Amino acid sequence: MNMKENRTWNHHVVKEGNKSLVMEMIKNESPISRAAVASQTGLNKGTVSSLVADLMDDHLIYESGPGVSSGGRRPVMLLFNGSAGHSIGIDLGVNYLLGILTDLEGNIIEKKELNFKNHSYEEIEKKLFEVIDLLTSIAPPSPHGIIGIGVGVPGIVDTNGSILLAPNLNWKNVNLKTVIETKYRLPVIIENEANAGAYGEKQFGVGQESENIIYVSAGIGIGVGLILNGSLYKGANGFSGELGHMTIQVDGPVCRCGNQGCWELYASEQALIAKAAQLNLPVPAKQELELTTLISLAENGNQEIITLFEEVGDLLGVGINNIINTFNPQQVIIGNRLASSNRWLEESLNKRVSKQALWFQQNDLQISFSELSTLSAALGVSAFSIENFISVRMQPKSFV
Amino acid sequence: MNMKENRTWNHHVVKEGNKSLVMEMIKNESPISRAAVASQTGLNKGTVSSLVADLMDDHLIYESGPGVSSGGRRPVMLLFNGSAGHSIGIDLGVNYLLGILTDLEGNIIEKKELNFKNHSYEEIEKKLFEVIDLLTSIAPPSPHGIIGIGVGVPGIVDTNGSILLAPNLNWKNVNLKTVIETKYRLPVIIENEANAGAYGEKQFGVGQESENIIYVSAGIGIGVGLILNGSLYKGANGFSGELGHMTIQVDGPVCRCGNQGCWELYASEQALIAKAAQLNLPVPAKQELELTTLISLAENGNQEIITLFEEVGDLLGVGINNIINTFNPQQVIIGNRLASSNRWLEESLNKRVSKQALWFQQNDLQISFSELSTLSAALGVSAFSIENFISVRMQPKSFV
DNA sequence: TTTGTTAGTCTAGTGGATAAACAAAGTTTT
DNA sequence: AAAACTTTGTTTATCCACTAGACTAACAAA
Repeated sequence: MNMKENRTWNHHVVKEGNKSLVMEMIKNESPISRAAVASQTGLNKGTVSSLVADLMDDHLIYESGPGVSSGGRRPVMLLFNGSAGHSIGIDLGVNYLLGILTDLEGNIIEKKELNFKNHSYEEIEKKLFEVIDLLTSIAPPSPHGIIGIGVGVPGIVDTNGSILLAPNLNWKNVNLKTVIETKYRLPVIIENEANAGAYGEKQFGVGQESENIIYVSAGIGIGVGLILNGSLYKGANGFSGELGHMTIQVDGPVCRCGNQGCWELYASEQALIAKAAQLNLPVPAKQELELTTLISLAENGNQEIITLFEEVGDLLGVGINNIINTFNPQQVIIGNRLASSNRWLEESLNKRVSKQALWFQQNDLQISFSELSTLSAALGVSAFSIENFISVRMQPKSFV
Repeated sequence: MNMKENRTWNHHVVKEGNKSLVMEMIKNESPISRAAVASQTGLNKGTVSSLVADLMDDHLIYESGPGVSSGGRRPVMLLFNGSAGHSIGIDLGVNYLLGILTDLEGNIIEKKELNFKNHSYEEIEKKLFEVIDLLTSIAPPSPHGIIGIGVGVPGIVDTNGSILLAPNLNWKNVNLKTVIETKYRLPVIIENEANAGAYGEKQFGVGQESENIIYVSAGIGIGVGLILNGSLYKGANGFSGELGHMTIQVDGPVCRCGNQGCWELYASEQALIAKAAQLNLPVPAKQELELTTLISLAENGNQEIITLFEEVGDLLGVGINNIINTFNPQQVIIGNRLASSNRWLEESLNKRVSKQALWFQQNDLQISFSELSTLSAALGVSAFSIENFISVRMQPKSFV
């Protein structure tokens, strides 16, 4: 909520804001007493008591036993009720589908993964429904049930949640949001995979402490999710973060996007495989060259391949330098499939950055590889639903 | 104001928010009646009346005569009182100092410009004080007097307003904010010149309709100011927008920043002059090669120079493509000294963008050259002070 | 005139925050 | 063990800003 919105300010807004404040405090600092919430937020004790009662009515929090006294009456500790509902998050990849069921704290209750190749939209939709049905049926009973479904997709999603373009899936103008909403009658969020990953890292991963995070999703291509001032930046139409197509070599080779010298031609899985294809590798003739193949070769100490990884790490660094100069972030997180090769990428990447990024940008700057690995996007979309669910619950009842 | 801030919500906040809303409405839609403000904001008529009374007490608005009736009682029209106070904005360049005195609507009352070369900090400080003294003495009497002083500088400014580094001025760690505040006892804002320019364009220039604006300040070097979701994005420490040092050619020449192939080596005034120096130009031997020289040559139809400008326009386009892919902005504005050469830059720039930027990014995208020309930075810092002044005035009296 | 419409003020009522008193349940001191 | 002190959490009275709607003012059209 922002003062520049043309929304009027009244008692409802005040209550909504304070309820959020209390909720946030309990979620982050739990277990915590009413008195501590009051003193830390600056709210009056009575106000906190009343808001806490509301939240308990709504099953979003609960009282655990008494805590330890600090010289007076023992406090009643409050905890966030992560099991008040569950959320479904789906990472729809180019050749896989990963679905998770999480509680409201992002704990994964169930995980279901499928692989496929060159499927039509209809086939993928069918698989998607199957996974959603499965996860729904597994969800433990809870006061709010399934609170929403989120899907991360490898493509361009506009601000209405419509998939404008997913080149690697061969999709155009697919309104998946409406399809799922109609079938399941639940709030649905469709989001670009990089944006989802960024949010996942911010909520549950290595980015929890930072307000300005750039998440580099390095897979077949490169997509980037931007967390600026604590919230996701999507641009005027939702198309921000297409940094895979940032020029890093003006006279470089032509990309399928029409541009020349795009970053992802140099520093993605695609780039790695293209380079490897030109080597004379000890790979069974008919086997397709894949990232996993290269990784196992590198693990076996194949120096040629290791050098290849290092080159890619260096060129990842070039783009990350540009990102640093652009955003002055606290944190850059490299995620998606290439993140698993961090041990060969990290050194050359860091060397490039420390050598060439502007010195003042390097203070307080953290460059990390994702630890959620392949789960960040699914966790991210799940988190969007959770965030949305909770924010609706903060409104006074007459509004809901 | 943001819900995530740990500020509690109470009556004061509500009033502050609604007062802002009413103020904004009157500023933007003036002349406007109380009734119209009420219906457009959704606030109750009584509330509007009371807030308007507050604003009038504070001289921020005033009643003009009655407006035209629409079939009933004639409305009393309200107007923003631009003359309630004045603001000083200074654009401190590498070899010039431009000071303006504006009213609260950004109308320029007085303008004072000085040129110098290779001055020491002390000399510049002296000139700065002279200009401030002059502008202060000229300011017409008003209820609030001079409401603040803003200075735009060609360098890195941290979030405290301290100038960390201004390479072309040869400054390091200069706390100009404290210096001016101590001398004048007024609110002082120090801001990077590109950020200031961006804000100037947003408030008074071609960017007034957009919420996501990227302002490219192309002078000796290139700096970029980012307006995202309606407000200036400064990054974790205030160092965002250093896009002049974005790599656009991995194996390009080494920049003084240590990096290779920086954008500003290809598409700035510096680049233009360096290229021109290699030509055999009809310029008096001892005369230094400057942008103005090149412009007059181009004006006289020197084809070599015109081609040079076109090349620079093309390379500006390369970086702007990267910007578009990164931010998905509604508007990209090219400002500062190179903006005045738009007639030779524009065509090649637009050609590069329309040919190579992703197609979906090009809908609703506007690329413009600044019309405020050299004034945008000074107007921008002036606007920062005004914004700040007004936002303080929105708070209930006990808070001020 | 009369009737209807719009502008702006005034009054009563409402929701939610605050301050301060109070009750409950401890610990510490004597 | 009694008394005194601390801390937690609830309750009550008060305050503040918004809303609804009555009311007054000022105009146009019939």
